[in-house]
Amino acid sequence: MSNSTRDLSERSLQLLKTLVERYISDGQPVGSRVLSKDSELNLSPATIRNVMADLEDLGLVHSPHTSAGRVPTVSGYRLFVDSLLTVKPLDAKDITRLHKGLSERDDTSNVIGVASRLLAELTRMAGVVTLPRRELVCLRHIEFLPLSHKRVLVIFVTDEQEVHNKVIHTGKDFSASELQQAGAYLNSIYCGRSLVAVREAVLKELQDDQERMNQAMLDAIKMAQLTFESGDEKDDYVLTGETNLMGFSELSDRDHLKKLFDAFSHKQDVIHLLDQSMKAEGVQIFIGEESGYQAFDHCSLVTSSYSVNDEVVGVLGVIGPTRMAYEKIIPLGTLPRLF
Amino acid sequence: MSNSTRDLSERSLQLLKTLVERYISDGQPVGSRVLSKDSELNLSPATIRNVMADLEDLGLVHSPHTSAGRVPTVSGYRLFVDSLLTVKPLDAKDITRLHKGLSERDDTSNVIGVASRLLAELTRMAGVVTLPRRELVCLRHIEFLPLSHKRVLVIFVTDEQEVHNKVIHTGKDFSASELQQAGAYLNSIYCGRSLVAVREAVLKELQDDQERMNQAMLDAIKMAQLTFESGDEKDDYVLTGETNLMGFSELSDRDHLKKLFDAFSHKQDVIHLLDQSMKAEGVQIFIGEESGYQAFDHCSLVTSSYSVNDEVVGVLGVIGPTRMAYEKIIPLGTLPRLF
DNA sequence: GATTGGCACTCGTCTTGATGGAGTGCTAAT
DNA sequence: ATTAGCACTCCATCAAGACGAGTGCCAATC
Repeated sequence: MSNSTRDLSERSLQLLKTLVERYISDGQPVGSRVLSKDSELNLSPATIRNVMADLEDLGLVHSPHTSAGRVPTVSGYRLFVDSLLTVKPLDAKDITRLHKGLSERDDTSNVIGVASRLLAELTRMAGVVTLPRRELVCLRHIEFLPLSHKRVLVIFVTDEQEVHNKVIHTGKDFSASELQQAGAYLNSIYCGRSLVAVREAVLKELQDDQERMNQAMLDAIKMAQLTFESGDEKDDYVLTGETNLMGFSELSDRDHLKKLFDAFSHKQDVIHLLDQSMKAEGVQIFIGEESGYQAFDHCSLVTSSYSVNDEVVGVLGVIGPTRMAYEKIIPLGTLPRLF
Repeated sequence: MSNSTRDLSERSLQLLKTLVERYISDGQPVGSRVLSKDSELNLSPATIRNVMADLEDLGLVHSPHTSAGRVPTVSGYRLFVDSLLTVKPLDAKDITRLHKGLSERDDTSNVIGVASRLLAELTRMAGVVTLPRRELVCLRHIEFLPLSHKRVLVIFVTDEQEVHNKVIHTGKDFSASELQQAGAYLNSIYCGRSLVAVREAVLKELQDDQERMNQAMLDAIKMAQLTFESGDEKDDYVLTGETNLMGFSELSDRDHLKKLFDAFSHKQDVIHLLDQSMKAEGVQIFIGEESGYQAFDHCSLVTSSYSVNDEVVGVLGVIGPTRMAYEKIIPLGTLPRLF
C-alpha cells in the first residue's frame, strides 16, 4: 500500500492532520467525537469513524484496543510531516535567545556545547551537535612535545580554536628541540590545508623519492603521518538535556530509558545515525523505528547539517519522543545560519 | 540517642549485621523468621522480635509497615559499615582486570576515563573520577596562538600528557612571532613548577618593580596572569556507567532518576561532594541523605583520594544505591595504589 | 450515494470486597 | 531470659461489577 497523498481525499488528509495535531498535544488516543469538533469540516462522529476505518486500512493510524480512539502510526507521522505540516516560524523571543546565547560563546569558547544547550533548552528535549569532522577542517598549527619511552605528544589546532591532542609512538626518542624543528617545518608547509589534504600530501611525500629530504624532514613527515593516519579518529558529539527525555511518559519505561541512555553513552549508533543525516541537505527527520536502531524506537530525531566555509562538516539535531511538536522543531533547522 | 557500639549487646550487633547483609543481598524487608535461621545464634523468632524492637527504638532499623520485616536506616548502615563490616579482599580476577585495563591506558591516553570505566564495570554501578586539580599539577609547556580580535589561544600541558586550552582577551593584537617569544620566555622560567606556584610567582612579578623587564617580558607575564587567574577553572570529572543505576529498583522511580541524572549533568553538586571527600584520607563513604543532596537520597557514594607525586590531587569513587555490597566496594579504595 | 442517528457491543479502568500470607506485638508459660 | 502461642494488622492478589469511552454496523435521511 502506498501512502501517497493521492490515495486520499482532501477530507481524509484534513482529518489525519487534526488527529496528529491533537494527539501530539494531548498524548491520548483521539476518538471520533473530539475529532468531529476539532476539525472545521462539520461532520458527525459517525462519518469520521468511516474515514478512520479507511485510514486504519492504509496503516496511517492505529487503535490501541477496540474502544480507544486512534493514534498515528509511523507512516501516519511520516505523511503528516511530509505533506500536511504547517511549519511555524521561529518565535521572536527564541531568536533573541539564540542570538544572545551564541554571542556569549567565546566566553566559554565552546560553540558546540552552547548550541547543543540552546537546542535542549528551547525544545525541552535533548539537543545534540556533532563536532566538525576533523578531516574537512583546516590545520592551523601543529606541535610536538617529548614524553618518555619513545612517545610523543602531538598538539594540533584546527580552524579558529579547536585544540586536539594525541600520543604517538615513534621509532626512537627525540629531544625537545628536534621536535620543535619538526613542528616548525610541518607548520611552514601544511598550515591552512585541510587535514585530509595534509594526510594525502604526507603519504605522497613518503612514497616519492626521499633522497632530496634530510633526516629531520623525514622524521617530521613520519610523525605527521602517524598523527593523521585515518581510522581511529572517532567523530564525537555533544549531547545535552538528556534528562528532559525522562519526563515523557512514552519513554519513561525503564527498559526503553536504559536502552536509550546506553546508546547515548556508547555513542557509536548515534554517531552513525547523525552521519547519515549529514549527507542530506536541509532538515532530515527520523521518526520512530525509521532510524533502524531499537533504542530509538519511540523517539524522533530532527537534524540539520551545518557548514564551515561552505563545506558541510557536522550536524545538529533534537531528540525527543515521536509525539513531538514537529512544526516548532523543524524551523530550528535554520539555526546553522545564525552562526 | 547515641548509636555507638557500646549501647548494644554483642548479640544485637550480630543480628543487625546479618539483617543488613540479608537486606543488601535480597532487597526485601527481612523478618524475624529468616533472621532466626540466618544468624548462627540459635534464637527463636520471638526473641529476635524483641531485639528488633530495641533496634527500632535506637533508629537503626525501620518497618515499612506493621507487618513487613525490618529494613536498615541510614544510621543502621552507618553503624554497619563503621563497625560490623568484614571487608573482602579484592578478587584476584578483578585485580588482573584492573592491571590489564590500566596498562592499556596509553592507547587511549586517558587514564581518568579508563579508571572510571573500570570502576563502573567491576561494580556494575556508576564510576566517577575527578580530573587532577589543575593548581596542584606541574606546568610542562605553554604556548600562545593568535586569534582574531585581540584574542589569544593559550595551550598548556601539565605533567605527562594533559593538554588544556583557554582563550584569553588581551589588550592588543599580537603577532604569531611575538606570542612565540612570550611562550618561550615563560617556558624558560616557569616550567616544572606547579600551577599554583606559577600563579603566585606571576602576581609577585607584576607587583614588583617592572623597570627591569622589557615590554615583551611584561606582555608575557600579563598573558600568564590571564591564563592562570583563579576562579573560573571548574574542576571536572568523568562519570561512566550511569545507566547501570537505572537497573536498581530502589532508584528506578522516575522522579528520583531525573533528579539524579540532573545532578550528574549539572556537575556542580557532584563536584562539591567529591571535593569534600578529597580532604579526607582513605576511603570515605556517604550513605543516603548523609551527602546532603536530595538527588542522592537513595544513593551511596564510596570514594578514595589519589595522589600524584605524594600530593592528593583528585578522587575516584563509586555511586550506587544505599543497598550496595559495601564489603566489595570498599577494597576498591586501594585502586589508586595500582596507578 | 454520501451522511447521519441509533444501538449493541467491546474493552479498559476503577472500585469494591474477599482471601491468604507474612510478620508483628503481647502475654503467659517455661 | 527465652520461648510458644495467639490475635491482630497490613499488604498483595484476585474476581466481580459498574462505568465510560469509543467503535462498527445498519437503517433512515438528505
